[in-house]
Amino acid sequence: MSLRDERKQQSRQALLDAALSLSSEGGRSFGTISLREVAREAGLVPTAFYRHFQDMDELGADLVDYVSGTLHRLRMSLRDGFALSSSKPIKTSTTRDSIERFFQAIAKQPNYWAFLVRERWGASVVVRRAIDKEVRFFTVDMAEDLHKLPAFSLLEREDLTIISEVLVNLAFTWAMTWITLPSSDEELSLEEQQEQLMQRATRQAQLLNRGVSNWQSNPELITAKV
Amino acid sequence: MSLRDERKQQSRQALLDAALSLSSEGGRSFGTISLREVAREAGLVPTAFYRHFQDMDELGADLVDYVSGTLHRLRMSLRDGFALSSSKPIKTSTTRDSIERFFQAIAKQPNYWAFLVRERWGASVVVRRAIDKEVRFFTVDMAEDLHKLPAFSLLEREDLTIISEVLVNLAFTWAMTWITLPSSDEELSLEEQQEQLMQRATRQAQLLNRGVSNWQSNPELITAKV
DNA sequence: TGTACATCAGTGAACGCGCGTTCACTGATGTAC
DNA sequence: TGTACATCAGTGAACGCGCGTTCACTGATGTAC
Repeated sequence: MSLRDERKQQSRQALLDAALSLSSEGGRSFGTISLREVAREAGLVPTAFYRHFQDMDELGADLVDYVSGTLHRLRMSLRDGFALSSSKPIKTSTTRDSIERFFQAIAKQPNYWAFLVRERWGASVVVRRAIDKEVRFFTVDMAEDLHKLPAFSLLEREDLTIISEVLVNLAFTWAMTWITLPSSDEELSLEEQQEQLMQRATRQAQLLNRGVSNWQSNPELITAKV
Repeated sequence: MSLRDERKQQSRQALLDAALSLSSEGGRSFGTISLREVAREAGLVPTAFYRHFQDMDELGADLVDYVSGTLHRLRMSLRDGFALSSSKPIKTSTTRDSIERFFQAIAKQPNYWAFLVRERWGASVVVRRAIDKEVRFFTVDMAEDLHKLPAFSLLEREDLTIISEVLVNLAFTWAMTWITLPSSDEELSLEEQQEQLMQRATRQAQLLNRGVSNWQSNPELITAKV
């Protein structure tokens, strides 16, 4: 890659980073930030923006691509962690462990998650479509991960997708709740509120887990209900 | 109420309605609509806006109040429907029934739901706070509704809140998924996609249900995991 | 009931501002010979 | 290796536009007597 190309790449990344931080900070959203703001934040003149993106929508779509990498890395990390713990002699608190690993990832890059959760139903059609696509991929990949676990291997592929969907949607809400802590009308400290959220998330995941392990034991009820 | 007050009330409502439809149509959001747009849509001059609201944030907060009524009416409708069906001699497909009732409510007033779901993590801090408050109330009320049902009456109040939280968060995602149908990259018709979504939502709810009914049967596992 | 005054929802002109986008340009980097 | 030209990321001035907000106003409705 030539010197010129390298510098262009840097500017492009600066624009993406600028858009990401602007659309997260102060609780704003991607739809409310301007092209001029992004260029300013990236240290460029507004017109230089057009050397990299046709408009804000194109930047938004590329930003989804960029940010989604984090999503997939977290999935792999959770999968590996789960495989590890389930090989332990005694079945210990794996759910709580996974939840902790999850929130650690959120705390590390809150802006990435805030962007995905906010813009999933946000103002830009292009960005929404891009996120929707990533969420679908993510859900399918997660279903495959689950399939490889002993506890889930007997379930149908379709059911695993259903379960993954629930997990992904809950995880998005957990993430955004975590990011927007501390909640104003509570007298608890930030740490206490975080711990409380983790406990609630853990119990919700366990509730699901319990549903899954009893899913096939009464198949006649399921079909009767559907 | 005097004639003058009545007319003022009408204008106020026109502004609320204008803001609601503008922030839903075309996939836009509350943060991207302008005071002048709202006034124009309501058939008023921009300056008349200030006779009713101090700024867009105040209108947004009042809009959350207004729209939340729908939320609570749906909860009561679902509660009554559930009480009715559980008194039937044979336990039939109550989950599917509730899901259908839910999506009927969404289809009736999609703008209301789109507003709540979009702005829950949207650009306006004031609106976000107001929605967060309503969601909390809603979750607690739902937990109380569940407590009165035979299947749930043995569970602790805290656990019921956890379950309600899951249901509310899933319901929000279902609602928005329904509203944004038809999904572009599917070859199915709108009706087929809607039916598919209802089936998935039903199964997700049943999965939860299954988890709940097996929640207390192994209490030692739960405490060990938490 | 009629009159004189008060209230106040809605009007219309005006302001300064940041916006997206265009255009001709500059000058460092890349390429051909 | 040195020179002459091409490329193109970034510049800076300029544009028309919709924005939020101010201000003095109008005239229908309400109130006091």
